[in-house]
Amino acid sequence: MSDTQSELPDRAQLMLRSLIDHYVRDGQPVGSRTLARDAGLDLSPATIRNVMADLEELGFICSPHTSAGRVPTVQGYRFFVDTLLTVQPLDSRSIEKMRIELSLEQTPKDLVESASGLLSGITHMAGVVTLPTHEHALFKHVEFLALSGNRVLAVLVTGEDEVQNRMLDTEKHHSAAELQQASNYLNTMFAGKDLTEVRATLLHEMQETHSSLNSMMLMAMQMADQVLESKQNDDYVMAGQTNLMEFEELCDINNLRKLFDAFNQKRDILHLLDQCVRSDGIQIFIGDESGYQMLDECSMVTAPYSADGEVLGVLGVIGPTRMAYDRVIPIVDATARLLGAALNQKE
Amino acid sequence: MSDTQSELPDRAQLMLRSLIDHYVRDGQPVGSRTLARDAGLDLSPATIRNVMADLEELGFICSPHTSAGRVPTVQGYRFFVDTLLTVQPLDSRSIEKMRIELSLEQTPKDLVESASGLLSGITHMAGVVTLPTHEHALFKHVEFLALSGNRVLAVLVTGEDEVQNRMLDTEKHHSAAELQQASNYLNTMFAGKDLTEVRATLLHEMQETHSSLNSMMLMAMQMADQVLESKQNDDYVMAGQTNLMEFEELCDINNLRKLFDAFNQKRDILHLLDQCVRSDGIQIFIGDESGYQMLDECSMVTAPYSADGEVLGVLGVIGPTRMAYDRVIPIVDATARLLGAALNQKE
DNA sequence: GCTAGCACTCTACCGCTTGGAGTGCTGAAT
DNA sequence: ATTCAGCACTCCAAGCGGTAGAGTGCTAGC
Repeated sequence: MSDTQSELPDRAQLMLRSLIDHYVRDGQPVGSRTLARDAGLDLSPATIRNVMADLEELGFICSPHTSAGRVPTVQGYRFFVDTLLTVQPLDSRSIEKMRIELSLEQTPKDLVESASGLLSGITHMAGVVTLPTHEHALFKHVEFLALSGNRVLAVLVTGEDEVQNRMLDTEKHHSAAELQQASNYLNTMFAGKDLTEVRATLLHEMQETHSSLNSMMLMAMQMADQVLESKQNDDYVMAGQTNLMEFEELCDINNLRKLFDAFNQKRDILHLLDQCVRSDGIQIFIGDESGYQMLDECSMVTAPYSADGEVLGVLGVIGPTRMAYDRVIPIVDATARLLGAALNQKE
Repeated sequence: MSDTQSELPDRAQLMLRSLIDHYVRDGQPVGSRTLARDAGLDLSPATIRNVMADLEELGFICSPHTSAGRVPTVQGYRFFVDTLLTVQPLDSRSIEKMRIELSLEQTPKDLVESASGLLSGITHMAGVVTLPTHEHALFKHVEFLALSGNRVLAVLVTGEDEVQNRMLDTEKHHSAAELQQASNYLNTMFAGKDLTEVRATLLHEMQETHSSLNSMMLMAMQMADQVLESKQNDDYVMAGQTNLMEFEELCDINNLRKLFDAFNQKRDILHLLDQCVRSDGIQIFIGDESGYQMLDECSMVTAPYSADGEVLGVLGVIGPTRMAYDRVIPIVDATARLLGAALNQKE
């Protein structure tokens, strides 16, 4: 009342924060008595109750039944996360530990696995990391091998010694010599160039000088194009799924089934993660904000990770809505930075 | 009593079978009344009870508490499976359906995934299929590519156009020409040979003529050897894990967690599957027979699959101990045959 | 050897009570 | 105007007793 109508009084904010703290800690609805004792404000339970009634009217908290304490709603968490949260930065000891852990890994794939392991290990929830996109990797080398029939194996090596195999069905059979010639052409022409650039050039050339090129070169381009158009950011690594079974609020068998099905399917989770790659910085979905039913009881905290200024992927943590956001956010943030740095170093 | 002491009277056998039938169907302990009604024997519940007491003494059944019906024990299932079971062969319509489903897949990997999908789909339990070993594949082609530093990428193509990549750390840097020479040597020397044979020859040569070979050839061999020694049968594809959540007897959260952790870890499950690859034919682990705690409440029905007379891997079904073995066994058997046939065809 | 009958046991379920936790409201004190 | 003590009220969780039902083991008679 001392404030304008639109702003929540300090007292109420403090109480909301304290309530969420409590609820996150022990999962029980929080009553006025508890809050009066621990919120720091020197008020009687009765007064607390009045303020709680206000908070309830605003939709930030609710009680599961008449004579239970209060529980934060999704909007409550949202307000908390958006305006009340003070993240305590991770202590440098833990960060150093994580850095060392990551520094042991060699390939990007190993790094990603290690990172998701770290996320789940530290938070005791599920960690997820998308594989880094190759979009801005450098073209290094391509090799074509003749297989049986009209099939050709293309092996593409990119800047960081990432290797991709790809099976191609071509219209006619190509001899080893033809294929050698094709790869030579591509290798001399594009070595060291950016992959997207390579692809654009190829497409452009194919349209411009379509007829003037001999068929082998055309084929080489088609094959290279096929290699390049290949999936990116279409897979992730997950760790600690079973940690989620420890939370009673998720332990409903129906819920668990939907959740684990989604993890296996990957499609929906990927779609969600994809949204996070665009917005830079930490992104948080609380409860049904994600729009996916299987995550209704869950929250997800994500951050994109990048090396060399380019966003390569997203990582994050999936856990129950009742999650220590203030603890998880810096962990996710730090992991994203460290993974980015580690990927940078390996180049 | 009309039989020798060691043999179970027909009547008792019939009853055990009927009891298991019932219990598998509806998961409730079976009482003497039910059995009297449905076992086909024209006996009163009282008589049934006497026989049940015998069966209990033999350890084939037990009751969860004084006034509940009886439930089969592990030994009960074991006896049932070993001596009472009559599998009804799968009708040809379903088999044809499965064959068609499998015929759509191209690569061995896709086939294996499809097969595990079929297993889980038909049985409503979890299906598992190990990736086919390459042990007896034919050496077709090997290619070495120089990466940064002393690292070399080896690409091995085997008989069925299976491709394997392998990163090698060598002692010194090798030029593209050197590598080309090495691969040429190996390709002309071994093309079309059996991989194990290739490996044996290589090892032998390396010991015999160690010093007389120039270092490049030695390196070529080392690299080839590294490629060849690579893992085999060390991975599997699983489908329908979440189906297991539908069985109340597995739904204990602790149990589920152990189970899913094991599925993720893969190590223990692989070890178990490995035992099944040796014994030919259907293999069944009931309850704690597996020796792994997480499978105490589960059974596993497996069969090796083979093409061209060579065993390539194992597939199977994991479900609750209370499982319709007579239905599952022919399904696993048929799937193994079909997968073998499909792999054969793709060569 | 089979079975009807009986006493017994155990569980699952229902309704009841009780204690505790927490609420909302009111009226007095500051 | 706030704050707060007090009070009546609500609701859940847990415990308790009683009952119905299912199933057993045993015994005695056919």
